[in-house]
Amino acid sequence: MTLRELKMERTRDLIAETALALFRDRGFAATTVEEIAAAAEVGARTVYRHYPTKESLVLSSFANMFETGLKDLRACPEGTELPDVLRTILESLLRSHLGMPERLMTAYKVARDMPSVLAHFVYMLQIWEMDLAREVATRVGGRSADFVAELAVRQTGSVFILAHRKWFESDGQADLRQLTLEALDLLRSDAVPVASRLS
Amino acid sequence: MTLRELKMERTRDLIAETALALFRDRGFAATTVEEIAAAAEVGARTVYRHYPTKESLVLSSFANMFETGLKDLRACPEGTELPDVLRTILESLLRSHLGMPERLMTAYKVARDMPSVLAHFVYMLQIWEMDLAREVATRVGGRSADFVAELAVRQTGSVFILAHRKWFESDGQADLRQLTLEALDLLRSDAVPVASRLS
DNA sequence: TGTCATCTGACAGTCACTGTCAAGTGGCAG
DNA sequence: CTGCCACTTGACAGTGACTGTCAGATGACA
Repeated sequence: MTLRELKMERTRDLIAETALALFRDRGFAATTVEEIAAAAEVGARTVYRHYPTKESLVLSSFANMFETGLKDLRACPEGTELPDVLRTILESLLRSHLGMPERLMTAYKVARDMPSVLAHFVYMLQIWEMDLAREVATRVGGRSADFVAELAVRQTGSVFILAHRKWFESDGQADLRQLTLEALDLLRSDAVPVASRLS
Repeated sequence: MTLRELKMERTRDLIAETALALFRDRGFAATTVEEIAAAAEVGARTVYRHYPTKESLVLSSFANMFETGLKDLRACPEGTELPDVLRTILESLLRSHLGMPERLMTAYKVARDMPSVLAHFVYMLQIWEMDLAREVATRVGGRSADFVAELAVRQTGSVFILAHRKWFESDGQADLRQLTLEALDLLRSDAVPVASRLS
């Protein structure tokens, strides 16, 4: 990595971190991009060069987690059983999560109070699930492989989302792995009803 | 309904319809709110009085569908079996869908090309699923009722979303009911794998 | 050390969105 | 029928997110 790239990366990180701190202290809406730029000691235009929107300043905290999940999935050896492939996703997320819980917590809190941020977060999740499903589909044989893959990935995503929501509600005190296990076990145990066939 | 309310409702509808037509013809980004206001022969301020954001001009087309789904769910008699409750949701959506397929198709097309609109649509969906889950949870006994309810509703939502996506990809030619059935049958048939237990 | 590619900051401009207020219009009591 | 009240509307002004452009700065590399 060249010196130029290093500096850019550092500036990029500084901007997001500064923004997150300001959002936490003053609120998302009450913080202008110019204030962020001033606090990070860069020009306002530079903020937009690194982040397309104000929302993405919050969302970048999650991007890594999702990218890693996708990468870990791709690293699964070819013959791996599907349930193990799906488990890989959950474990990757849990691992990423242990990396930076405070920053994640702050990002969650900002997102919670700002529908536009939350909306883009959910959208990110959706895109991510579609990427995962495309990957998983190549490992499913037979017809309707795409349906099967998407349903499986969305189930896995649900486990992740529900566990995270509870974890967040506990203000980060609960054990995320435990919550994930609980949701997963329910799903594996037929406790969850499926809609009856349409008439 | 008084005359005043009638006029307001009519203005409201006219604005959304005008906006959707302009979005379809010129694109979402290339259409300004002032142009919409001019085309609908109202003041720009009036547009914002009825719709909080430009995006919501598109999303209002979906709002009815979701509201009806929730209402139909609440109308389920108390003793109804859970699988039948979930089926009610799917059938309600299918019914709403038969109501206005062209307008829905236009709205979908606009949303597809505009991430910010799509993001808010997915967000709407998320909120709707949470509302449904809260309702369903009251019909589930035992511990972890909330987890079970959310997982069940999200599964049902997945069926709806996947069927809709395929329907949309067929440019509205495919039979939505048939696609919904297909996704539902897959889910009911254990063809969809669940993640293995975490280590 | 000079040259080039790239990054940066300043400036100007567009447009989504909001608060405010006077004017218009329906609802309703007298 | 009429006048008063409540509510809806449109005009105006202002904020702030976001974009195109361009000259200047700075690292990469010969």
